[in-house]
Amino acid sequence: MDTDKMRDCPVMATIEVIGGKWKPRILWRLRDGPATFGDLRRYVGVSEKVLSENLAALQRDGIVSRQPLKEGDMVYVEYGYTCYGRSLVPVLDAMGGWGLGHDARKSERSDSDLDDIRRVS
Amino acid sequence: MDTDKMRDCPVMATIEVIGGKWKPRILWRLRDGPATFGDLRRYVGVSEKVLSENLAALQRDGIVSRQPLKEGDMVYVEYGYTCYGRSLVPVLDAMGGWGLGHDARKSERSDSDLDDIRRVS
DNA sequence: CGGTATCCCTACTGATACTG
DNA sequence: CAGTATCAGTAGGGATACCG
Repeated sequence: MDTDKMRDCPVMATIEVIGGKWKPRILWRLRDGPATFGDLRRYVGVSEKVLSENLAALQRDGIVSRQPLKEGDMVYVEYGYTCYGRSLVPVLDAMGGWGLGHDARKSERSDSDLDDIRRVS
Repeated sequence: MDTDKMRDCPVMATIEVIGGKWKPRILWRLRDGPATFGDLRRYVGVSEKVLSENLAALQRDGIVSRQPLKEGDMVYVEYGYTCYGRSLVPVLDAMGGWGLGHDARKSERSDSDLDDIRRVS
């Protein structure tokens, strides 16, 4: 799975925690406050299995906490950032900020991409 | 590939550019200055094919530039950040900084500073 | 509601070999 | 040196069904 070469890249360490296909969306949603399993499922749009796996990984890394709650006879489970997990929010903000700019740039670029198309002599 | 749900998460947009198994290491190496294909191959420790694919993706996104160079009869190709790509460096720094702290935290036995639990109704 | 268990399947990885 | 071509193996995602 991991080559030892990957070990000494701190960016990689972060990506292993917050990266992948679904964790970014989970964490992004959680920035707005705690959410139940069902909330996350609907928001993220992924199967229960995969959501469950991702949440388990985030718990293992100490990023999110899991908290069963009772309201009358209903039982919910709320997920939210741990104190430690909140240290990730500025990083997510930096990444999100760059991502927004990147998307904007991609939109502009479409009209003037003729330079590559030139034929070889 | 992409659910449309993933589209509106700016963190995801960034991860699609710099994420994956090898791009973080490539970009990390390039922070120290340009490198040839062979440099990167040795440093990253991945097959030519995969390295090639990753560099192609980074070029498509405008992050790295490719520049063939002649020195006598030898021909090198140097890769380095584009001007735009350099806008990514602060983001990488943020991620790298957090990753370092995370690794340190994992090393320590952190029984003492658990932050969640309790407060259940 | 909040999950686990199972099975399938594709997309990506990576070794090797070859070209320019 | 700097790549491309080919091909096999596999990890991970998705659908579905089922349990507390």
